[in-house]
Amino acid sequence: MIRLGLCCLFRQAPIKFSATTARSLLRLDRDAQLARLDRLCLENTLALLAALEEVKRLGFGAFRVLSTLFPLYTHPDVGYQLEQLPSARQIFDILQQVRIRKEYYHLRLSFHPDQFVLLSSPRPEVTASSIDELVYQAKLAALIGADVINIHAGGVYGDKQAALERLAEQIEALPQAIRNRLTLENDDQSYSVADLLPLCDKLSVPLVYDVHHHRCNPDGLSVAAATSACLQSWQRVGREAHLHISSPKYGWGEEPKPHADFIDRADFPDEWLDLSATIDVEAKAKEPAVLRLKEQLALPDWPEKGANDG
DNA sequence: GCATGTCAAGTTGTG
DNA sequence: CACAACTTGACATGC
Repeated sequence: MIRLGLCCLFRQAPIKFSATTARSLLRLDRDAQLARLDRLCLENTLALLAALEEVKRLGFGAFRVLSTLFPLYTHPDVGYQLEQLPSARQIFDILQQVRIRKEYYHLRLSFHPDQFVLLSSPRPEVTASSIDELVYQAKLAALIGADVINIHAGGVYGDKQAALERLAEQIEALPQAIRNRLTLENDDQSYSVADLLPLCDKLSVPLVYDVHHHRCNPDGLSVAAATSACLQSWQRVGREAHLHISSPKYGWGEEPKPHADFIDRADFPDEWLDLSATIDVEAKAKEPAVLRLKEQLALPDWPEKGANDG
């Protein structure tokens, strides 16, 4: 059975995640900074709990948590630890409720660190800040029971093999909490499925297969072959596979990379119809897009009847 | 209220 | 050289 996943935000439900800027925080003294961050973190944690309810209500099976749930957490000047916040106890309580709901509804939670998280960079300061960010996301993932932290391989820096070797070294040295959640996704310009497979095989890193990126950045593998490689990489670690679907905003012409509001049914691979896997729907229209795809594929509400037993 | 400029971070390709 | 693209526009400010 396929479970569809919503990514990060809601367009219809009144569920909002709030942010702030470092610049505005820097005009405040530390106590005032922490007070404002406290309010944002508390609101966002409550919004995450509401998000799970809505995801379940809509019959979806997965939710991608936005990286900025705790705004500016790893920022060099205004960063903080949850324990420093006045409402820390309440925030941890709510996070635990998120985990309990997630288990009760059989939902799957994931993270997708943004483009600044690069383990292949030759610049040590880039790698160091990336690992800081991964430590933060892994801590949060452990608290709410998210099993996936999915990143791209990053830049090429003029030598793809050398970059892949740096990536492999960094992955091997990661703390367990990150290592056992880390996944690699093929991207739309540099690293294809074929590029990533040797590393995924060698280090038992699951491959998140993005078919839109694959179509933008082909590698000679068919969709069927890439799907099969993805499934195998997850089977090896005994976990449910994870894939991404999106459609091009302007069609498959000159500019296929930007994402459309909805998924074109024709872009959904036939090879995926019988999968038991999580498929994140990367569509600007958010819930309506996931709902439309769910209807077009005639998928039942998640969890399927019987999945809740035990 | 609403329009507009700005926002922590890296890398790549395009116009 | 500026800017968009990337999993996601939203915040802060000034009128």
